[in-house]
Amino acid sequence: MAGNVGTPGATVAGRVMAILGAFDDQQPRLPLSELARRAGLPLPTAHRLAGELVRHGALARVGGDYAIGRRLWEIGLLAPVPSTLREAASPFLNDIHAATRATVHLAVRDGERVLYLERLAGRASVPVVSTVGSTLPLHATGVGKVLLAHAPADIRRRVLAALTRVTPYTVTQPGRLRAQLAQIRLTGYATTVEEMSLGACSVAVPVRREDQVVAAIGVVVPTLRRDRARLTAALQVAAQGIARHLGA
Amino acid sequence: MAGNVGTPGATVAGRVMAILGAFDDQQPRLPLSELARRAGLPLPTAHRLAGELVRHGALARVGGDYAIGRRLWEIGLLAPVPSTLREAASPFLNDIHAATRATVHLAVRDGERVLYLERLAGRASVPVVSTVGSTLPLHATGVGKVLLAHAPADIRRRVLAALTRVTPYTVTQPGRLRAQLAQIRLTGYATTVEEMSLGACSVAVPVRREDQVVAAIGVVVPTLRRDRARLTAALQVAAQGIARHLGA
DNA sequence: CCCGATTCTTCCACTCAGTGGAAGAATCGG
DNA sequence: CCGATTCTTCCACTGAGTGGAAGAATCGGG
Repeated sequence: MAGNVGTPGATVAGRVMAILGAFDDQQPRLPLSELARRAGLPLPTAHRLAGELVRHGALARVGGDYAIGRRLWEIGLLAPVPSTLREAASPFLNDIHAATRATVHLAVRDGERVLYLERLAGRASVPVVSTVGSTLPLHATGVGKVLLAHAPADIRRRVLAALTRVTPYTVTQPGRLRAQLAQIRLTGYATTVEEMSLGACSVAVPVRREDQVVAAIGVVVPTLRRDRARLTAALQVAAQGIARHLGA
Repeated sequence: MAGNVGTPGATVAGRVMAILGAFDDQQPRLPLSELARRAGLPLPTAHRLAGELVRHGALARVGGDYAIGRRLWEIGLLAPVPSTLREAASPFLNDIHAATRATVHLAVRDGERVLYLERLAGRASVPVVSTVGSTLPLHATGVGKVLLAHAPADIRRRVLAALTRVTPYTVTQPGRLRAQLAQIRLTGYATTVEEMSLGACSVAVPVRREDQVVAAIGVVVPTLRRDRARLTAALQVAAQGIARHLGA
């Protein structure tokens, strides 16, 4: 007389919530055994449900551990807590800053604007208009273009329909910007040349978490400096490091 | 020969994700029929599952509609998107600003600091140190105290263990601050008197969503003005309005 | 390199949690 | 007031879910 039976009265939805609720600020990633313990589920049950949630994108596998997956981030009302992102990014931004002496930015998309979360001022007196906490149009800055390139289609549509001119070099033709965005998605980095303020160029790359672009980092340099390749490489290394530290 | 049978091959976890995934930026709240349609589920099934998710706090009922519930917000890695909050708050902040002519703030907790999301400068020349995007200690400002009072226990513990002095009036005794926080939870508002900068007083109240404190709004006035009761009342009305607009 | 401890994964007999058509209740709008 | 629409409850039926046990992989010390 073997054969097991589901605990009477318990629902699958409840067990799913128990698993999602097992994660918190302190423990963004858990091994299966810990996950099962926290959720109060037998190990095989936790294993099967967690696997199913991974298949649905609600959880992600990180090495041997489980973490909150991108599917939950896609629900528009949820976003990475700023401090998590900032903490993960801080050392990498400092590295870039030390290596390039340029102005370094960490930014996220906030609706149809770029929101600057962090800013390390560079040596050179480049005219930079961004300040921490302020927002700028998505289409005229490096980090903005990166975020726009990976924004949902309807956001992109709305932004492209209202391109304001900031400098004579701002891209205001929807077709041209659309081509640039495609290029950005392809090459993995964005550049601007005096599109936001005269005398300043920028290079920016996305920070991904679970294949989802959650932020962008970029540098602003005087128009004269043109070591784009080196800057881009440094930024991409940093972006990967940040992603790793975000626990994904 | 009646009797229904669950669609073969489908899992409950998948249906749960279909329901959660039905919500997005544009549609933070949905009636049952729309929810069922988007999730691709028969109406009774959607009804039962949604009800279960509400019981588990993953969804919330807003009037007749369903919305993402607080349980998901409690998972430390998820937070309200800043723009949603800002958009919901904007008209109310303007009202308060017009009515009081004081400096008005919208802030959220970012780790162990207050992060200012919005700031409407007041008429009077009050010494206010906050700027949009900057962070300040939680224990020395009105909005900070509100957010601290409703922060998780471990955040509270850590902040209370490191109270730095800013002015001679800053509360730096953990016992005294703890008593103030209890009072704030009880009365629903916080006040400071020259604890962050000499010459400035503040009143602040929490903004709740689903019984969860997600932000705080407050005003800063010269120490002379003492119409606290009126300010508090105006703030509380605004906080409720914001919460309503957040779709909760 | 081997072997015991630990953690993860698969298997599967058994059954109760889940299903969804249909019918009834509530709500809306004219 | 009454028809249309949306929401909720009911319930006969069964396959999705369960979890102990056993096997596989991984780790760490000697």
